[in-house]
Amino acid sequence: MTNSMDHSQVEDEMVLISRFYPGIYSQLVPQQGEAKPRRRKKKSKGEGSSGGGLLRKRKLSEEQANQLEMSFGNEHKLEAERKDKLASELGLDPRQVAVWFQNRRARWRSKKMEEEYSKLKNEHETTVVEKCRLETEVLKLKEQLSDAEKEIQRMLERCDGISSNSPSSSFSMEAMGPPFVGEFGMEGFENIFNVPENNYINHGMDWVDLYM
DNA sequence: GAATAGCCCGTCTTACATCA
DNA sequence: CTGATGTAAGACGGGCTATT
Repeated sequence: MTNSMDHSQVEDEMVLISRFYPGIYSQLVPQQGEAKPRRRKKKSKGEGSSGGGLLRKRKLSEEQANQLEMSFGNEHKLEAERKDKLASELGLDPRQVAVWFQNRRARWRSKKMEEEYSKLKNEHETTVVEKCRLETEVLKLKEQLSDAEKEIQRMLERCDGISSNSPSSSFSMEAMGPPFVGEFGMEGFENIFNVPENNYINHGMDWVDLYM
């Protein structure tokens, strides 16, 4: 990025530009403290009809940029009437205003996309963590269920042994109280064991099947 | 169907800031 | 101080669509 043009070259160019683009000449005249315009290089894939390869770019003043920003804030779309009004108010070429709005819309959309992506990414991460937590919980519950089943099996075997050896035994499931609640860390599941009394034994331990 | 205008997208170019 | 590099912003060309 070197600027090899000297003052006189720049002035020659201004004259050229003023001839071809009288409407924007004022935009190209360097103002105090502002960088001088430079020649726009030729594009590799053919020249357009409007540019002619000459520079037409100049940084907008703070005031111009602010006004355009305000206008964009009110409405992203630019009707022809508003474009001309803004252009004359700001001393810009209507084409410049149109281009500014096009670029501003493009960059706004791009920013929106970035924000949306970031939001979705966060949501995804939260969901993955929650999925992990739930899977861990499922594993834990499966383990508890397996332990409970083993315990039931042990008790059934013990029951069988007692009843066959001593039919008149005083052993009764009722004596055990509510079945296993708390013993396997199943707090919170008390209600599912809230089976009508005598249902466990009187119906041949059918209650067990209810929860298998 | 041709001409025109406006928009979007991709790209080029420039201005400016930062860093080694 | 200087050159390299990155980034934001102004500008353009071409394709597409709606309107006249």
